[in-house]
Amino acid sequence: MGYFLVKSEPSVFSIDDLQAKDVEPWDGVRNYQARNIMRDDMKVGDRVLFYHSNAKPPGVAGSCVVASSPYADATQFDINSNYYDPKSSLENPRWILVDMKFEQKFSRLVSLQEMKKDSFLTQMRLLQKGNRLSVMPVQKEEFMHILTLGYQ
DNA sequence: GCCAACGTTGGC
DNA sequence: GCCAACGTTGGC
Repeated sequence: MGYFLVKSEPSVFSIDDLQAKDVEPWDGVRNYQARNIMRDDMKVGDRVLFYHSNAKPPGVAGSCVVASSPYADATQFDINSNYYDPKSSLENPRWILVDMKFEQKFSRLVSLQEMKKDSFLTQMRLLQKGNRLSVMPVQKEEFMHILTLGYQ
């Protein structure tokens, strides 16, 4: 089983929005590294931390589960979408996603500030300087530690 | 609002 | 292939 973290701006799509939808395509990712992780590494049932970026405060708000195999992001073909990509084509789609299914909202936010101070989490990719990836793997031990913090 | 740290684009 | 210009991310 794989463990991951995805970022979303809560003003755009929050953990509460995912809870309301239950299952949602993780669309709008327009970074090749992030796409490759969804396409190549994520499997149905893998567990994912839901991180609120550009939030006050930023931090992990809950968890979700990979709920589909990879498939083409429909927004790349939608001329009215912010995520429209004129260089993509139906025959050879550039952007690939998976569905995410809501699992749980934490009883409290595990803030970025708190994670930075946590000696168990110093290796986390999320916490490395300058990291902007919106989809990334996390270690199982890190994942479980953050879950524990989220339910304190 | 600022700006560091990227990633992408396009001229050459 | 290089790299300057530009755009984006995301914490602060």
